[in-house]
Amino acid sequence: MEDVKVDGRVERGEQTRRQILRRAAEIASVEGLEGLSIGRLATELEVSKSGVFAHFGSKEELQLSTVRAAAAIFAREVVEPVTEPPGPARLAALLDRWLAYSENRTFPGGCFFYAVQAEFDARPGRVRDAIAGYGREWNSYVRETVAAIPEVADPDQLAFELVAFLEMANAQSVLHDDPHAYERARVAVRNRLAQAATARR
Amino acid sequence: MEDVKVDGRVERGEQTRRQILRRAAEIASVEGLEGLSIGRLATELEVSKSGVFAHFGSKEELQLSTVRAAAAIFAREVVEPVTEPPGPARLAALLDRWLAYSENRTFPGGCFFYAVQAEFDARPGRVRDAIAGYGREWNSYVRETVAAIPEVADPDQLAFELVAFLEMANAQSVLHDDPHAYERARVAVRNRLAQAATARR
DNA sequence: AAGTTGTACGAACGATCGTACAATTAGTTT
DNA sequence: AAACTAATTGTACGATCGTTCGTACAACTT
Repeated sequence: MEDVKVDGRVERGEQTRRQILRRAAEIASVEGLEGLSIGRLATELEVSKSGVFAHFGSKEELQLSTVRAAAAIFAREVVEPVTEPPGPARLAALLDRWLAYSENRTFPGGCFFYAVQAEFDARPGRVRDAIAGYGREWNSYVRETVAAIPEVADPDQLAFELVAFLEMANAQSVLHDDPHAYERARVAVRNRLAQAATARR
Repeated sequence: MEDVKVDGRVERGEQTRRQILRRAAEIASVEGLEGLSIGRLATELEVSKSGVFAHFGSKEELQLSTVRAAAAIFAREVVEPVTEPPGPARLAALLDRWLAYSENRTFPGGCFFYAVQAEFDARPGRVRDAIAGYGREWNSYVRETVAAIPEVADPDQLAFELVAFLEMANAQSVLHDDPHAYERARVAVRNRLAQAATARR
């Protein structure tokens, strides 16, 4: 009905591009966006190095595209599944989805953004800006979800603490193979939300 | 009194080595332990590449030595200054020292271990093992400091949450140049410790 | 049918990486 | 002064990095 034009060549190109970016995001979550090399990517995907390169024109553009692709996966895996109406249940579901996203190793190296954030946080450039942008987006999404709960006095503060628990769980789990890390984060979240519910201060 | 033997050559060598490792830790906190290259290190320190290399024999050994050197700086800057006797005051001082260590940019890229932990957490090898070892050491040090406070029911859980606040502050500050991050962590710590003091559950 | 477009390829580029080894310099010991 | 030792240097290596270029071929347009 809506297939206005389907150029087989472009179609095929976009598919390879998707495959490249999928794999690039996986590699980057383990080796980082610098450790991600075009040659290795080509070898693993069994395509030519120049074939990979041609899709992006520069390594920086490959890195930026990889970040965007990872953000799309994150949105699909964490944000979109949460359908609860605004309120405590929605917040709990969002945090749960995040922990599941990390625990299930949607990316083999744990949370993609935790990895690349620590890698680029002190290096100026477009890649850092893109990562920081998505970070801000995520932070404010959590904050607004928190703010929809009337009992909460300081949404910024609570969002800060909740996200801290999530990232700590990811870090502990990946570095120390600690299976208890996620449970610890869930306890921390539950406890903190209970505290927030009994409106104080 | 105790200068049994002072070989001027060895003395000089150790000094160069210290200079190399100091700079290496600075670079690694920004660019990572992989981004740290022997050639660049040599150029910045105005010594020969082979001169740097000779001190370590391999890049992996340079990375390991850098991690050890950073751990020594961390100990001197965070752990040793805390002289309070076991109890709430000691814990508060320790957390304060950590936040100051990060905020003052003892390493230009923020907390050294935050940076390299995220870089190596998913990559097996001796470097990861060393980083994980220091991470465990720090965690259990915090846990024991927490455990010295009788009101605390679950020291592991509390230590998890407190360290999460610290790392979150570091991450937010470095990536987003957010000056409020540390204050937010201090509020979180204060609030959480107050909650723990009123022995519950 | 011929002509145009887009993807993918192979080969080669200069630069930089980590590493090896022999030569050199400076300080210690005899 | 000679012999020795440890830190440092210069030169060179193979590998890999990102990048450029010309080409091959399939798919679309006319």
